[in-house]
Amino acid sequence: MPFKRNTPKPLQAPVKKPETEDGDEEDSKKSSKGTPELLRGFRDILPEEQGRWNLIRDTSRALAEAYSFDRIDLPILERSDLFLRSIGKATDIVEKEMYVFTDPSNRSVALRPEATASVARAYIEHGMVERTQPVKLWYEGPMFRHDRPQAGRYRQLHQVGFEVLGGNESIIDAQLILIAKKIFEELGLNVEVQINSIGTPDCRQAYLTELVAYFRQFRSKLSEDDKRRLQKNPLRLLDSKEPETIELLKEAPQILDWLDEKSKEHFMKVLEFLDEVEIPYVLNSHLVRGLDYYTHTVFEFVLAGDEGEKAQNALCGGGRYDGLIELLGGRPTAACGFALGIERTARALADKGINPPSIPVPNVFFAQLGDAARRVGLRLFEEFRKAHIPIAEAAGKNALKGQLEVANKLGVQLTLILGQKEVLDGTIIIRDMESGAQETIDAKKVVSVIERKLQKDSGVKPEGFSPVSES
RNA sequence: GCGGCCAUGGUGUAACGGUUAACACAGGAGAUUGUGGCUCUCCUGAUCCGGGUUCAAUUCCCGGUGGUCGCCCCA
Repeated sequence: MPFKRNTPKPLQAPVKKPETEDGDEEDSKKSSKGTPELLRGFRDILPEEQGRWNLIRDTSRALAEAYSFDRIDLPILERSDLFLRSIGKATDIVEKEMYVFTDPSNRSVALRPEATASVARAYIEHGMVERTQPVKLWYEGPMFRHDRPQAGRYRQLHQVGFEVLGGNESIIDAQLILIAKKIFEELGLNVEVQINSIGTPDCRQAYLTELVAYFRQFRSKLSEDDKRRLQKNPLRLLDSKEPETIELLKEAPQILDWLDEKSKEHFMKVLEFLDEVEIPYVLNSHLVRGLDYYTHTVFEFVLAGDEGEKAQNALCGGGRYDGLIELLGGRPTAACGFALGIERTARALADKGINPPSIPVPNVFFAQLGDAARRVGLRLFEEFRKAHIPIAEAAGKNALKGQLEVANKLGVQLTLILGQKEVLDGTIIIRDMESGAQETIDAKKVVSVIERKLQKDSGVKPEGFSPVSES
């Protein structure tokens, strides 16, 4: 079992195996079968999907660069303490979904369930207060949550995130929303922006007292889940799906009424800025977020229309977290950010039939016959690479027929054919795959000839592109 | 974490409890020497795992695992 590499056990007759705990049993089952399987909730992102992933990543990067966000890469493993303190002990994410374990040096560590806490930690740890404020950062990478998997929900999920630290201006919130909206627009996805404000911890507390008092009157009407929420996380009552609760919410106190003047002003200005750039939004007074550190503006992007009816429809979520850095021991620092779920966004793209190729589609195929031709081929590939012309081949296939089949399947325009004879003559054959016409040319000129042929065909479309004035 | 549905080659499907588990696609080899698209031939390849019922289990039952949907929660 090559995948099971335990430290060598002392050579002793294994004491007859007692009934093992289920963990071990499971292991031996799997290994006796000989094929290790994917862990539940984890998946491979196969080549077929890479096009969409690249599109999402490239689009995010382009927006990040356009708005001068600096890239930051953060570790996947952090002290578990970081998340306990930031996300909140009582949240599900921390309470039951975190991959926590003790590392070999006996520290409690956790696979990160999200990255904002790490960004805040890095901001403090590297003295980013000393940089020009605000500090604008973006990241991309895997997060881990031990939740029950279903469509659009995985135990390893990937997020792209944007964070602005060291600024409390409303314009920052608005700009972040604008950027997220633009990412989806560029991707061709129609999303709805939902927005709310949950104010400062103080006014939220006052509101919560009121909300709890209100719902206590109707306690008997509440479902078990909602009774639990009332007790543990009353804010969650706001996005309950229970019809009874939804009914009761109509008369319930509204958080916006409980915001203090400053919070109200902040929020109003965010909305004004959004109006300014004509970003439509939906005020959703029931929108709350699951992480404790949020303050003031919170927002979420859901697929518009019917698509939005599905579960796991939120593609992106974010908000302001003015208290987080102080909470983690830094100076009081206002901050705001969002995270976009790559899996869910990729799924939305797939549903719309958007599936770009993962690598540039080659227009040229190289077919070879014999070892001499293979050797020339090695050099030829380098020449094409330098000329930025992607080229395909079917290494390992010998018969020309088989190679042409592959070329045909790939849909290339031109195939280069190089056999013994051509190698000796210093020539190479160019076959036009559509017409079947072939010509034999000087092998030294092959790159420039191909370059010209490709331009003739594709140069018609893009305007303002003059293929002639090249060299 | 709770509940519903589901599980057959790489993919999509088939198989009254009873021969050698079928078909399509994909993949591989070939149809006279170094030429693709159409066609034809052949080949590779599967009952998720573990128990139970039965003379006999892909089929029925239980458990596990995994997927999916809803809840919880969230991206």
